[in-house]
Amino acid sequence: MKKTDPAREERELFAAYLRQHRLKRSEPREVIVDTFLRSHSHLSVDDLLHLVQKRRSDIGRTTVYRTLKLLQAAGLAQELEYQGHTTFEREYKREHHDHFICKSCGAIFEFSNPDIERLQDEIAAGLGFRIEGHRHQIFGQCRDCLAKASARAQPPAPAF
Amino acid sequence: MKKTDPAREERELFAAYLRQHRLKRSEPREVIVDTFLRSHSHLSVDDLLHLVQKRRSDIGRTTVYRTLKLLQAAGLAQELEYQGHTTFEREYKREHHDHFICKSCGAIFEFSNPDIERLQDEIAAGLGFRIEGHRHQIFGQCRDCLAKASARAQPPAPAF
DNA sequence: GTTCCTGCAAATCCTTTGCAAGTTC
DNA sequence: GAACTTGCAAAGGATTTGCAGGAAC
Repeated sequence: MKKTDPAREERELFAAYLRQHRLKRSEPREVIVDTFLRSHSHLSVDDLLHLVQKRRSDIGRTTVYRTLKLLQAAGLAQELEYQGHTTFEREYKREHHDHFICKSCGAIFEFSNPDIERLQDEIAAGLGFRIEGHRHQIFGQCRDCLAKASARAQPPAPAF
Repeated sequence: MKKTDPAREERELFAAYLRQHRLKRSEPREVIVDTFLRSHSHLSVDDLLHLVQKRRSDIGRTTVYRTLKLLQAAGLAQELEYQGHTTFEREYKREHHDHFICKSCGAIFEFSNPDIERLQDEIAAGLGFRIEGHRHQIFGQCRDCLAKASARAQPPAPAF
């Protein structure tokens, strides 16, 4: 027996978005949205296309692009760009977070910090600016890559 | 009589970078670098190309791209990307800062906040991550665009 | 003289668009 | 049946690359 589907609310929101805008549901859209919502990582368009095509090999790249736009418009997906590489992640009702990106392996870690958020708000208020979104990325070396690098620099003594 | 050139140190660093990498100085490079360093705003490749061509109309777009890459490699320029729009700004010895970007007029404001920086460092330390850079952008409406928008919503009474 | 630079045109990459055929409402 | 969607191929825009001629070392 299946547990309650964690992405159900999002699928319903997507359906509502379509209705509000007099757009139509369709099999390709449903497959793409479902695949996207099931994934828990940061997907490139290509990643998503490949996953989608495992289920329905006749769905084209164009439709993936178009559906991602809809997901963004519906507030369910968000674009993340770094060094010319673009990925998408789920957005809805996820606790707000920012990103660490490892320059070596490309891994993305999420973090969030309410103090930073509060400071942002204060600064914006001081400038008379109204915040509608933000993007906060830190790049560098992740723990694993640091460990690998130092292992290469000082290789362990051979085991004999 | 001329004041001391504020970009002199940067031009020297660029020259040093070229020497270290056995690259050659050239007139086009010098014009591009100088133009870039004199500018105090956020330039797109096109902006920079146009400025450069006012001085030497025979300098091509390709060389601007290539020289910007060198400036970045030398730590003197930094790329800033938002919604598919790419700009470059000076980087060296500028107090570290982040960006507010107005979604309406595209204006970019800079801000910096040591508390945010410190919090970042703490978070990174907790993850075992080494920070090599970061990007922090806040988007929304700037003071002027907010004012314009509310003026449109409630036009002032005609003056008679 | 060798190595590096330059501009041009061509190539590439990612994304969007025009369109004819197929779906959904 | 009208309106929306789809995939394909073509177009677009931004950036990079191959190359032959020119400049710097």
